[in-house]
Amino acid sequence: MTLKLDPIAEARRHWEARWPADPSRAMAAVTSIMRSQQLLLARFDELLKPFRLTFPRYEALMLLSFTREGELPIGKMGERLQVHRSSVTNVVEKLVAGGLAERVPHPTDGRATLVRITDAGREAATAATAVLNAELFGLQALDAPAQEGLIDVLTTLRADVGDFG
Amino acid sequence: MTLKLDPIAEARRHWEARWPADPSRAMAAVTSIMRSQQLLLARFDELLKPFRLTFPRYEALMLLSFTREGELPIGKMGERLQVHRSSVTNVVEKLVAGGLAERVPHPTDGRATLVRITDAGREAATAATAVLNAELFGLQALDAPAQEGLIDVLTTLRADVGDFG
DNA sequence: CTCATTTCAGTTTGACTGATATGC
DNA sequence: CGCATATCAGTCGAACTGAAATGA
Repeated sequence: MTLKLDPIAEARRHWEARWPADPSRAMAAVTSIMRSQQLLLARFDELLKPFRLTFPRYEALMLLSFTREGELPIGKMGERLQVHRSSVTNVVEKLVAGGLAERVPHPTDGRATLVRITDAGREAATAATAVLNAELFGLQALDAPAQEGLIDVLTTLRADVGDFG
Repeated sequence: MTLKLDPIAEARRHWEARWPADPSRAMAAVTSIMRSQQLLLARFDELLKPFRLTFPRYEALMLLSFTREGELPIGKMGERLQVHRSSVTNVVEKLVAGGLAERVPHPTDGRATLVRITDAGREAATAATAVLNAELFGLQALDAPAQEGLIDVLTTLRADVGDFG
């Protein structure tokens, strides 16, 4: 019965009372992003739990599934996923433990390890994607133009912060 | 010299090659949010480091600074910050260790602990906000309408996922 | 030899659960 | 008594750093 107020709108009111115009808007935008991420992540982890996956593991698995041969060296995965190599080592260990991927020696470079998705990994990737898909990845409330607009705005943001370009 | 490609646009191309229309858009929107959050958080932590603050600690500190008396019980902070009480206990411990806040007994409720911002805490909050402000909280690239649009879209998203309402 | 690749050990941070002490 | 509040101990996941091993 108690309609919860939007905590971000509430916080924005506090900011406005305390600091002049601009910062409150930027702060509201930032906390909106932070909070949305948190909510999506929680939802995803819940949906992925039956597959023994977390979102980072799901991302790694999808990355592998997209490659021609279903395999990539650790370093390449780190680049694509934008995390440190040792973090990839860690994530891969979990995938391997779950039978979703395997380590195979690089055929020509003895230093490198290739991570290869297994059949079970492909099945899990497909099934998990179907589940996430059924909720449109948590974005049911947004129509296509809204989603595209969101992508555009965040692309501008990311470019500016130095994500690419 | 190597103009980096946008990793999210790249991933979207992979998705489109592999799955029909819709999921790639939603997936791109989701990963845009995830990645933006990650970038903003990294930037903030960097800017806040001189103050011995992290973003969660900064949020807690600002929350205290907004209250009339500069104090709140732990449970209330958890509600506002939307995290578990024991997480608040933890964050508060860091603030207290840095002299930015202090625990004081609740005057009438012997169970409750009030967390009160100190003078040093207020100074840190003001100084840190000035620094974040100088970068418009990392949103320099977005003009006011873009920021408002972003807030709106994410408000719709959050409402749908159950953040409030 | 230098450089690249990965792993390993250890740290940090944030958030959680569940149990407990305390007081309303 | 039941309920609320906070802390504590322990866990987990993700990411990092820096050192070591191995090979190009």
